[in-house]
Amino acid sequence: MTVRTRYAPSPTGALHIGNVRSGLFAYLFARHKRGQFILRIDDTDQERSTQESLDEILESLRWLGVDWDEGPPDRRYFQSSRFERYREGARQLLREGKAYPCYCTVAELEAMRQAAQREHRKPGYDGRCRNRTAPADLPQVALPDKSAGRDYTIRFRSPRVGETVVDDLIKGRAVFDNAELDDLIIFRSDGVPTYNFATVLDDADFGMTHVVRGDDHLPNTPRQMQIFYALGLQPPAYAHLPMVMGPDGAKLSKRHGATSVFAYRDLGYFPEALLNYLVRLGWSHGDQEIFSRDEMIEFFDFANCGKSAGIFNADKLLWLNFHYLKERPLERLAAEVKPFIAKRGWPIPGDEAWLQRMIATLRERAKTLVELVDFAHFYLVDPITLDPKAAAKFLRAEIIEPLTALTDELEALDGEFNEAAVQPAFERVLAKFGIKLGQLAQPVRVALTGGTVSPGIYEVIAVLGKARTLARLRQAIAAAR
RNA sequence: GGUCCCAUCGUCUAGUGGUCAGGACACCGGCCUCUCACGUCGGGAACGCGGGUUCGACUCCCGCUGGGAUCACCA
Repeated sequence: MTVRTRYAPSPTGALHIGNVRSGLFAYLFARHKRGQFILRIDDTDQERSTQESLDEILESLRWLGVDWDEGPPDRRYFQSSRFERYREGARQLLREGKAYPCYCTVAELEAMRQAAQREHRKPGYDGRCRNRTAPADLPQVALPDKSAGRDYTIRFRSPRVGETVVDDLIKGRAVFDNAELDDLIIFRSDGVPTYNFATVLDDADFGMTHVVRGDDHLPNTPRQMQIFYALGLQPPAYAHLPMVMGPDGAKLSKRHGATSVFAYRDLGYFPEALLNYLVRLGWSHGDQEIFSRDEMIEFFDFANCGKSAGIFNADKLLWLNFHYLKERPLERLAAEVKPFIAKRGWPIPGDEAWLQRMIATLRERAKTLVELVDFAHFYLVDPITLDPKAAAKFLRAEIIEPLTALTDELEALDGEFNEAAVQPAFERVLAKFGIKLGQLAQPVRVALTGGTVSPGIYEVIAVLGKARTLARLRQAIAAAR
């Protein structure tokens, strides 16, 4: 049987990295098995679903390169277009006496919960409407519709005895006592189906063979399985992935800072790095740390998934990003860096070759595209501003003469203005004044970059070019006076 | 509180009865060096506790402790 997995985000906010990791694992499993990966949009909650969130989810997945075989823009993969199907499913259950109307109000339900809590009983629904409607009348019960005065909900009649066994591909066997499962609402009084019900119908209709999701859904699983059984359907196989936690050990959420895919994209991270980080959080292949997409697909297996929650480690993600930054072709980097330069409001160099040379000097000093661009400030913008502390320390009166001599030497250079030509000029000045390279390089560095940290001084000079180098040296000499 | 899940360095993890418990990130130190990085070499750092099973437990079983998830007319 062809494996079919799905990722079913709800368009009620940004695409969160803990959440997208579940999607990634579902994707990898499907690809590994040469099956199909389906993207479905769980938008039954019309109140909270937005077009912006949907757009962000779709664009995030495309950016990550997680492609789907079926899904948007096909409307059939939106729950909002399947309401008639859910109604049909609910009618079937009603007809067969496996669901019933519940007339309890929200206030009553709340009181019920509080009383249960007070008396240390389980807080679930007590089933008081279970037998309120005569079995013979159940098939005639109309679905809720507030505006038509049918202000009640439909509940699933969950079995009270026996147990439900979840043979999870990652967690192993989990047994739930059916007595613990209360009768959950499958249709709200506003006529909208609830998640647990819609999901079951979708997973069944779309032929899902494996449901891969976060283990926060594990408690839902026996309920969903019972709905499958009631509908006369076979539940899929389940694989519940451990959660991703924040540094404080609680489920990762917005309050942990940058958590959306877009946030990392905008911070200058590469999709390869994010994917690589996410896949190694909860899954392993021996000691291997770096995985290409093809390798992830080739090696992925639930057997190598861990069972325990993992804490999101921003440092390791940064290290991975650095790894991909170092090995990225300069040509590609040059293209990718431009939007970040634009975002800073700095001019984008027109000379592609020059841009690449510039990046080459910076790439081992930055871990993200944002860092790289910030570091490139002195290359991109004229005039530079000298850091006062650096200038006070290195642009002192005694360096004026050597700096002037260097300026003259550099100005006298003909031909290629490159590292090989610049170095001898430095050496002549060093010899003339009897000073060490460090004593000259730092003042020059401050003069050319405004600060004390930069790529090798010869590289900087070569990339800056003769005119800008001389201008900045003269400006610095003037400042030293 | 009920139910369910989980438990190897600070973090991610390898390990499937016999290993000096391995790797990675981070951290510390040496080397390289014009600064900062990169690179490189080296270092500290873990099997939560208690019972079993076994000739032998990080590995298997039970209990405890600890952490997490979930208990909506959200998904």
